Amino acid sequence: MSSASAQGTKRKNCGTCEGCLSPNCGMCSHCKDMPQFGGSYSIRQRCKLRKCIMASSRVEATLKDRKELASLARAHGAKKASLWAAALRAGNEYTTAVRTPSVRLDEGLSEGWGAHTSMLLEDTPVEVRMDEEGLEGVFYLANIVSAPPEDATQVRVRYRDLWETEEGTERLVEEADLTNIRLQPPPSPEGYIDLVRPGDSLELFYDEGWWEVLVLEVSRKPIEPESITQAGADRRDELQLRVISKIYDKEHDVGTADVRPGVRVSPLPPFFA
DNA sequence: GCCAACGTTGGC
DNA sequence: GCCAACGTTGGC
Ligand SMILES: [Zn+2]
Ligand SMILES: [Zn+2]
Repeated sequence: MSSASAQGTKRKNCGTCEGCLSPNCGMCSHCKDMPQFGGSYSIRQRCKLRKCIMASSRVEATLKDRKELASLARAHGAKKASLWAAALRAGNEYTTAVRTPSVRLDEGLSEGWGAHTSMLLEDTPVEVRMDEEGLEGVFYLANIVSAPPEDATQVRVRYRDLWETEEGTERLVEEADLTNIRLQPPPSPEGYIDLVRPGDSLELFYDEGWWEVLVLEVSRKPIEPESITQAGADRRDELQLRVISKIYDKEHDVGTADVRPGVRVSPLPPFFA
């Protein structure tokens, strides 16, 4: 004689809540335990998605289960756990949306230095490559102060993020070799980040400059629904990258906002050259 | 009798 | 404190 029967409590399912109206999801631990999903039937519990919220003896836990399943579904691109479950049963695989931009991520794609000298006008946004010891390979954003004469080897630049003084009221202006100047690259192609794999090279904006880094690890985590913004509404997960500087052996954990792919530069067409 | 799944518990 | 495991039962 169990105490369960002594208490005589077995609440009835309401029949109308989200749980009651859901099918077996087939992916929760309770479903996986069921013989129809190949389980050994040792847990013997109702599907976590199907649990009736009215009959639940532990509402908190039931809600948490639902939330976890919903979040899992979203991470796979489905709007709701039940839709994901339905798709899975139908044999369709929901996967994270994959875009296929025509981008190749090659080793060492920081090109174009000194390539577009004839296009430098007053105020043109450029990047300046450092050649001093310890900063080799770092690029800082700058603007051309005045267009260089035709036979010039140097040009005067005003850095965007470097300052004359500690207070940071006046931007640093200096002469830079034209061979260390390039036009600022175009915006990163949409979706390139989904192609990034460990071993790829990227550029990291850090300490006011761009640094070449090597990708060590790529991890994905689902975005909680409350933090999905309108702008990024099609994105259900976000990437976290572990990268290492090619110059220093320093590792960084970064989001995707601070990185960009390297740039391959084509020669100028004859008209500009 | 059969099946779904409830409440309890022991082991972690 | 949680949860896998299980004996057991309500509904059919
Ligand atoms: Zn389930
Ligand atoms: Zn219900």
